[in-house]
Amino acid sequence: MRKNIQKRQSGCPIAFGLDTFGDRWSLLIIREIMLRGHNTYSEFLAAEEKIATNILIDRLKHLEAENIIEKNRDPENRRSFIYTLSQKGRDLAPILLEIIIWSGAYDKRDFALRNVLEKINADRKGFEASLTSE
Amino acid sequence: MRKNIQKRQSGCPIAFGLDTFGDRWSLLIIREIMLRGHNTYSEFLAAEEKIATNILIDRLKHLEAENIIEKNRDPENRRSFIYTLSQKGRDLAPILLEIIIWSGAYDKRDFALRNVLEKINADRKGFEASLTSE
DNA sequence: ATTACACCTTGCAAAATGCAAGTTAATATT
DNA sequence: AATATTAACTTGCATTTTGCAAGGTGTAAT
Repeated sequence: MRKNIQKRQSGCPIAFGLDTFGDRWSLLIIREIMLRGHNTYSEFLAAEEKIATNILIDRLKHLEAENIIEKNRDPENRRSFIYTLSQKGRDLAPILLEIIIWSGAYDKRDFALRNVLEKINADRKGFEASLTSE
Repeated sequence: MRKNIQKRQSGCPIAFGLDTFGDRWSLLIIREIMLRGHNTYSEFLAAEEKIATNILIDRLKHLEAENIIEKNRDPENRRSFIYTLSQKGRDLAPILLEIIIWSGAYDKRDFALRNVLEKINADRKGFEASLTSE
């Protein structure tokens, strides 16, 4: 496991954001929860990008330590844990949406979340509210 | 130099964005150009986060290869190069702004771009237009 | 010709990531 | 009550990326 991600402490908000979720995997985990309704370790593992188990648990612990996600036992399946977004995590929605919009403009391939892009374009505020509210 | 950043090819716009600018440094270089008006190798090197020279040149080449920035000789100082954002690069502005907004909410320290955050809050569309237009 | 500046390259050490296999804890099955 | 299965991890080691320090190249000023 990584010791402790190197923080830049430059006092810049872009650097702060990158230090918090700016690695190769964190935003993909957040996407799983926010846009695909996935919320267990096994579901994250099954994501098409094939994250390694040690990296996954490391990022889940990190995001939990940063209060972006919360971990609780699944009351309906006591050997499973449910990861959910905190308000701080849900507030990342506009960042994800802007990335989707940008990629929608510049990635000419078909892609899985095209429907999400269409929903954003049709009613950004409404779609965002559906992600951001409790 | 890195051989060639490993692309995920998952067909997801979040993954596409991360493959393009989702490393520890690319968005900071874009911040230098977009928000601080810096546009030379030396200016990027002088940024407070202290990027290493090999990483800097690697990212500049990568961002140029992705058509996010353009490199040209400075007509007024022929031993210098000027890096500017392409339209594709300028279109990253909303993503940077959302990161700034999010960090503004959750980073309780004082930070350098607080003034930018205030401008965004006062007139997001106007501020964004000032970054995004030619 | 010498110096300085701006941009880069190179070699090596340190850290992060990726891969494969093994472990633990809760529940289901025989 | 033993055995198997599922879900969530852990560990060891190879590969890749990053970080650091030093050196090299092209342009221009003195």
